[in-house]
Amino acid sequence: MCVPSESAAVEHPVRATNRGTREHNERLVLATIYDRSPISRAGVARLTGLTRTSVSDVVEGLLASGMCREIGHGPSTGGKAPILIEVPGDARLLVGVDLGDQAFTAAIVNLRGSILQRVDVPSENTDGDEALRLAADVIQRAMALAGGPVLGVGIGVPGLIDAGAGTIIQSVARDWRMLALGRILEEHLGLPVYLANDCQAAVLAEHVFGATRGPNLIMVKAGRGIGAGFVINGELFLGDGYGAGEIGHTVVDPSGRTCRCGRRGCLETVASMTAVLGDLSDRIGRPVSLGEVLDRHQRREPLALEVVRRAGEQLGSALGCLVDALHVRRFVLAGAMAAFGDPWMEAVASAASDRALNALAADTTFELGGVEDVVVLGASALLMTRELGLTLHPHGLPEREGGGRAITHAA
Amino acid sequence: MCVPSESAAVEHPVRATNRGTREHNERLVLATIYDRSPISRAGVARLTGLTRTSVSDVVEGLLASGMCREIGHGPSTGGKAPILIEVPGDARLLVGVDLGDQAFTAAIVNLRGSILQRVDVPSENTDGDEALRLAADVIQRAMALAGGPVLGVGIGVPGLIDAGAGTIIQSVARDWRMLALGRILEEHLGLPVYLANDCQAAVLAEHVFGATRGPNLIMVKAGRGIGAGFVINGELFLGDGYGAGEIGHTVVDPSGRTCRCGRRGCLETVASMTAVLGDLSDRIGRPVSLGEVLDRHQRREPLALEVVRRAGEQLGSALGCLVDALHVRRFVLAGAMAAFGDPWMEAVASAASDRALNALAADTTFELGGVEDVVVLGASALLMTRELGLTLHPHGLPEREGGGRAITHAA
DNA sequence: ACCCTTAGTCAAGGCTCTTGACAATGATGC
DNA sequence: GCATCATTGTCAAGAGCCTTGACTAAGGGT
Repeated sequence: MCVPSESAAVEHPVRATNRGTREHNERLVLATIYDRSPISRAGVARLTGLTRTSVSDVVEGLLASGMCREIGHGPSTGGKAPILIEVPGDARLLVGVDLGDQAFTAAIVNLRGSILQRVDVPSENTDGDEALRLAADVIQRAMALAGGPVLGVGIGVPGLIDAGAGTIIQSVARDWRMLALGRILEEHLGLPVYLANDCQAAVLAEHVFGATRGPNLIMVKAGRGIGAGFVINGELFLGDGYGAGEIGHTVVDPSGRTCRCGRRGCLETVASMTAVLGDLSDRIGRPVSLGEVLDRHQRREPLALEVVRRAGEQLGSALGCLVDALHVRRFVLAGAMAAFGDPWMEAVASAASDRALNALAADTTFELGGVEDVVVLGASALLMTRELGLTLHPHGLPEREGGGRAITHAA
Repeated sequence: MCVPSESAAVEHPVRATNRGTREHNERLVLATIYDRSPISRAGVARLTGLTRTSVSDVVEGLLASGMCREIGHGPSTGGKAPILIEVPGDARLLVGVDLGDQAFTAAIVNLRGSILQRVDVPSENTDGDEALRLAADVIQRAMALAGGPVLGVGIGVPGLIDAGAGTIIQSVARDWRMLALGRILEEHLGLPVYLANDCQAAVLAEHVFGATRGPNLIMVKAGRGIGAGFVINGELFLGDGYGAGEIGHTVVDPSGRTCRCGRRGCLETVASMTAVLGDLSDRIGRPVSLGEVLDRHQRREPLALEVVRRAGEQLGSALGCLVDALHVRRFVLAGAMAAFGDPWMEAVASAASDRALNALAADTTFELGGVEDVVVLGASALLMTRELGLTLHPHGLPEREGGGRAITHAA
């Protein structure tokens, strides 16, 4: 393999060695091929600044490990035709896991972010050791469905997660505290296991598998709760105590409703799916289900539109300060609320703009992200970046050369 | 020299080479000696994980360039006594420049963040080319006062600054737009020149010269305007378009006063020194000066305390969302408002806590920073980190070993 | 005195990138 | 059709850098 397989080996993260140089360049070459495939050795050399000799040497190892594959010749541009190389999507399989509040999901995901298999179980009334067993069971059932080499496991969990050590510091819904889930599963499975907070994982889904390039990205995941994840300078940002992104309990209205956290007027009380359900129930005078709200909104019923719009505006107002403070161009809005689509997103964007400096607001884009699988995909992305260093649009790589080239002969 | 002297040479920032390995380790050794001096070669080897051989080799170059100095022997711990090494504070001199709204300041600063010389000129009614000449003049007058080798120039400017290219994208007070100040001064002075936004520079002053360790730090500079600077994962964070930290024009009260930016209720209209002066003037019924406000507050006059407290609370409320979103433990509050001391800081801290999630708020500390020289020192720190890679408490270095050792013989 | 420990240095060795040359191969021009 | 040129991929030699293992210097402990 081209990269070490220990998961969270923290030692001296500072000294540079020849071996470190090699590993860096192996990751660079692999990431370049992954991002720009099909591409020739010479093309990689041009993009990275490495010599053709060095690239050939690295590629030899990648071919041997199956991480790369020669797929035929490209058209000549006046000389010998290049041998095109790619990273096969199924060179390794990823296990992405979402230990969500309502369900545990484990999925087999390929290197391009496609879900190949999935296993779901409801988790709402499970906690403690029983929940731990259930999680392990879901993961193993998914792995049994993988038809190829599994690289490892990535897991997203709501709560405070020490992503470095792979430890759950606290996850309220499961009553887990200081649970070294990463270490436990690594011993159990014999594979590297990475953990992160669910929203922190989610932002990686977009950063790693997303369509556009950029070193900075903010993911806001709004469902029953609200949280965010940050990619800053191309890296997942965790904060000093792993709590970065916990925006759901910022007080936006000190005289508002009491939140499950005990305070009043948290963002979750006005902008989450729980808030939308509550608001609509109040207006109608009877409890409404998630399906009914989505349905009414889908039919553009004024009351539903109004409730959703207000929730979006509250979220947008809260995000306004982040627009100004961080000047991150790209916000992705995901989670259950994203099912409300453009009306919701536009309410968020417009309220955020109203709060932010004009020049910065004009520079900021809001996009809709996934409703369902962002955590599963993000957990896979976490595994893939940590273990292989892979990402589309690697940070620092020059922009794409002239248009892509067609493949003349498939191998 | 141990490091290249080009200022903002952006090329292929990705490929690893043997030369890059060497440069990395040179910076690592230098930073270790700077942070832990006096220290022996063997001590550096222990801290960095490098071999004694490699450290000796690197130190040889550092001694030759004058970046390090042998200062005598330390006490033996059971074997040969170590030769202690330090980075002399005046091994190189830094020129730190603050092109502020009221004054241009250029100072000669040593590697420990002490201001040795300074030149100030008022700048309030200067703009365009005249302001450019004035800036160059101030810098040259300061350099004439330096009694040693000048490493280069670091500059902090209010406005939108492309810190990579050294270009002022826009600085309203000077009517500068797309001014390549860095390039111009580099050609003029024959020295490397680094630029950053004033608040972005200020946060580096604390990060580089400050007393405590930590990869993340937020500096809030509140004076006539309000801005912030972020150090994230040990790096200055600029945002996608260099505007990170522009929190002064986030709307906190949509029905508030009209701001100089044209909107209503910006943070600056309620929490800046301008706001304090305005509030107190309104309450008293006549204009008051900065000196008078400080004086009244110093005497703990209730009206002044009340006005300052409210300003602090507004700032704190606005910072609450950052406490939650980023989970950065350390906030430093600097600028003219810091002259109000603890009453102001406590108002900020308490309001921020009221807005933030309890667990995260309890984890966050607010400190008072400098009133006057943060930009000058930060600009020096920018130069020093970019050019030499120096910082106290280098990111990733293990905690300090047992207590420091006394020097037995000075060289 | 003798032994042990630590600091600093040296020579040999291994790993990695680079240089320069070369063969293979296809486009282009005559 | 043939010569020329450009590009790709590879090879051997070389240089840079870190590491290994050994050695000298120098100080403490018994």
